[in-house]
Order: sequence, then C-alpha cells, then structure tokens
Amino acid sequence: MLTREELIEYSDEARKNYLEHISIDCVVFGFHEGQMKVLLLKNIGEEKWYLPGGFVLKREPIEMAANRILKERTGLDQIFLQQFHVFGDPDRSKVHNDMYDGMLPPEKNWFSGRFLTIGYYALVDFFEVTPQADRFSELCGWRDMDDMPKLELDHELIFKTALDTLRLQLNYQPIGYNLMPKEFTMPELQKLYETILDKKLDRRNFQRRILGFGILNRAEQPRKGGAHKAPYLYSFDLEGYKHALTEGFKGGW
Amino acid sequence: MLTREELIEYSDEARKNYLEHISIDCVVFGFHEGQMKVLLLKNIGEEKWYLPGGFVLKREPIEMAANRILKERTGLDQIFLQQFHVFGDPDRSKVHNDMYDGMLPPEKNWFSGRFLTIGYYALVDFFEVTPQADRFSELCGWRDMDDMPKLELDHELIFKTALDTLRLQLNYQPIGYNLMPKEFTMPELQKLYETILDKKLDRRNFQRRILGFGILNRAEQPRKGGAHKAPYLYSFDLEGYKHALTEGFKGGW
DNA sequence: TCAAAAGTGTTCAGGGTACACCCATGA
DNA sequence: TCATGGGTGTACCCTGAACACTTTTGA
Repeated sequence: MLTREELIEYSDEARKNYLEHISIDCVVFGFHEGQMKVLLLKNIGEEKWYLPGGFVLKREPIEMAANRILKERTGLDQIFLQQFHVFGDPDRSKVHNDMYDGMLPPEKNWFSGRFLTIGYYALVDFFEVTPQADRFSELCGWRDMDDMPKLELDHELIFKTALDTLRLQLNYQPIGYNLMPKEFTMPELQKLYETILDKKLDRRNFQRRILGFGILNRAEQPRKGGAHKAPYLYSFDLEGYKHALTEGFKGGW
Repeated sequence: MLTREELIEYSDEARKNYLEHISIDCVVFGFHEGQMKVLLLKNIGEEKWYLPGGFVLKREPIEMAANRILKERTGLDQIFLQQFHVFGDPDRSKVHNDMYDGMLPPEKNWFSGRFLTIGYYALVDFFEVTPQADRFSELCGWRDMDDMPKLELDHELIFKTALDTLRLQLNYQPIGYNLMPKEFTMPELQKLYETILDKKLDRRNFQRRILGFGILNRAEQPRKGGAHKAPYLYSFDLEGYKHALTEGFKGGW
C-alpha cells in the first residue's frame, strides 16, 4: 500500500503517461516439474494476491503494452501473448478503488476511476523467467495452479477465462513451444497437456496424434543417464509449428 | 459531416457521458435470400462506409453498451452478441481524427483522442431489423457480404476478424437460431452454413450431422404450396441449442 | 531378475465422405 | 411425364479409443 505522497506522485505520473480507463491484466502460465504455474503478485504487507497488470502508454499499441508489462515482471521479451477478453463491468475495480479511497479526492486519484481491463495470457518457459515485483508488491512469483490463493478484484474470473481459452486452444492449435525447454521427451510433453486439461491421456494415442501434427523433430540420441529405458528427445519443428499456429489442426466443417 | 457548432455540442455531450478512449464497433450479420448481409452506415454526403459503433456510458457495463448501440441501429433488443477482439493500434482512428482535425483544438474535440475499440459481432433475424441511421449517417442498411464497399478506418480488419471468428465458432457451437426465422427448411439452414463458410456442403451429410446435434425439432406438417416435393419445417430446440452453446460440439482432446 | 518407464503395434467402433435411390409436385 | 427439389439409406475409409507386447535399465 502506498503512502499519500506516493499515491499523489504515482497518480500524477500515471495521468500524464497512460490512457485513462484502460488496464491490462496478464495470466502468465509456466510449467515446471509436472505442475502448471501461474505468475502472481502479493501486495506489500497484505495477504492480497493479484495478476500482473499495468497500463497502456498514450501512444503505445496494446500488444506492446502487454509485452512491456510482462517484460517488467518476467524479464522476458517476445513472449507468446494472446489477447482473450475485455472485462468491462463498471464495478470490477471497486474493491481496488476502495483501498485508496478517501486518501485523495477522486479527480486526483488515478485508481479511483473506472477501468476496463484487457486480458492477455502468456505461455513462457519457466526457467527463463526472473520474477520481479512492482512497487505495490512485496512478492512476485510462481504459484501452482492447483494451489492458488484467492485473487482480488475480478482476477479470479480473468484467470478462469484465460484457462478456459487455453483449453479451447488446445483443440485447434499447437501448444508447448513456449512452455517446454528446447528438448524434451514425449512423456514430458504429455504431462503438459494432461496438466492443462486436468485429465489423463493415453500414452500411445497421445504420441501418435502429436506426431501426426508434424510439429516435432526427434533427436538422434535418446536421453541417457536416467533410470529405465532411455526416452527419445524431441524439439519443436518451428516451421511446422508456425504453420499449425496459423492454419489450425482440424477442419471442422 | 458535422458543422463546427454541432461538433462542439457533440464533443461536450460525449465528454460528459462517455468513457474516453473507448469505443465499440459492431459487425451485425443477417441472412436473407441465401445471402449473408452486414449492417453498414454511410456518412452524410460522402462515399464513406462504417460499421455501426458507439461509446460506453460512464457507469455502463460494456455488454450493455453494445446492446444499446445495436438497439439504436436495429431496433432490436436482447441480440445475440459476442465480444471478439480489441483493436488498439494508436493510429487506428487516424483518418477519422483527420476529418475533424483543425476544426477544433484537440482538447475540445471528442474525436481527436485515441480510441481503443471493442469489437462485437451480432447475429440477427433479417426481418426483425429496422435499420436506423445515426446523426453522422445518411444511410443505415444491409449490404451483401460479397458486395461490400471499402470500409473506413480499420473497419475492414474488424469485419474480417469477426467473420473469421464466426467461422471458427461454427466448429464448436450451433449457429442459426438468431439468423433464421422461427421455422425453416433443412436446405435453407444449409444455405446459411454454406454462405458463412463460403463453400458447398453435401446435402445428406449436412442433414445427418445437424440432426445429430440434437438442436432441431421437426414440425409435423411439411411446408406446402411450393413447387416440387414439400420440405419439412424445422425449428430450433431451445433447450438443446443452449446446451450446445455452453457445452460445445466436439471433444477435441 | 524384476519393476518401471518407454517404444511400437493392433483391433474395433463411430463418424465423416461420397455416393444412389426414391418420392412429390408443378410445368 | 419429366425435370427439379427434397427425403432417406449405404458402403467405405479414416481417425480416435482401448488395449498388449516388447525393450531398456538401474536397483
């Protein structure tokens, strides 16, 4: 929580630089040790959790704004980002507003206005991210998707919508290039799908189907050293992958 | 095009009532005589065509704003409306701004600001619509989808994105309840699908597939009076339809 | 040598595709 | 009676789902 002076300073800065009434919130998905992770922020001195978010500069395309915001939180550039919904209930930021209400007259306080928020979700490589808190937060870090705290504002809804969109996307687009390390085994990739969908898939059918998409390259040498039979290593075939991204998997009609 | 006085009046009104930087643009699809139609507006005294659009009242949920805007243009309430994308390029409204540039200082002119626009598409019953021009337009009416004029601003892109989204939607949701009259024949419904997808479908396979979705009721009496064999009349089974809307058609994974 | 992980193959059923045939009706 | 539109049925193939067997490897 900011002091009155900090709030004044922040509000003036924000009003000068950012578009009013607009914010961006990001659901950042990562994958590590068979667990789906989401990047969350925790307020200073409070048990209040938020999705990473920010505002749009006055002359900035919204895609770039989302990129910039995520770069500040993760250190990553050129992230896979997908806009998925605008949340525009007039009361959606009510609680947030309340927090700083009374501290300043509304016309002075950046946070007291109404904000529409544009939801983006991102898929990132867990190992490449260096979570970085912002000035409102004492903590920015990964959280297991099946061990999420209660989120403030409508961030619970934003998260849920992002997850639904991601699941839908699995049906007609490839997923994984941004979530997996360069090389991985088939069971590891399967675990990713199982985690996103929250259900078990058949080993053999998964393999056949995924390979059928033509988006994977198999390395010559299998991984060694582990116990049991050495699994093959795969990497994404960027060309096939991008083609599948634009064309989609199944015909439908 | 407005006069200077009208622009001042409009700007003052707008600034008082609407959220700044935000607009809504709607792609309204209708279907008539085997043709897909789109609702367009033509500027007064110019060959400039636009999608119907508007702004969001300061305390209004965005869904309601889209509904209100469409009601003003079509006379219809409770339309099937689907948010599909936000267009946020800072230069997207440049041309539009230019039109009224110089007439007023920017801080006075509502149109000179940057606008993000939220795209909605609507599916409506052609016969129920009474197109109604707004104060900027001399004409509001249906236009055949394969005979579209050039659209101003980025409305071409917005339209195209809406159509793509609609086509994608055909794969996992039922379409037609909002586009067809109460009762219709199977060939008529097929024509709708063919028009949206812009390709021919097999008569028999279409019928089997559509019926398999369990969203249609067949009337006892076939339509009479036409030449040739009398076709059966169908209507949508609202319960099944809504179930299919929420559940979706195909499993995917 | 055995349990567990991983690679590969086979069978079966259901759905999509491509057909052909029959019926009704007005010109 | 025939061209046309419309309803119904069938054969085939492909794909996805379910399932079994073999190979590798460290304990």
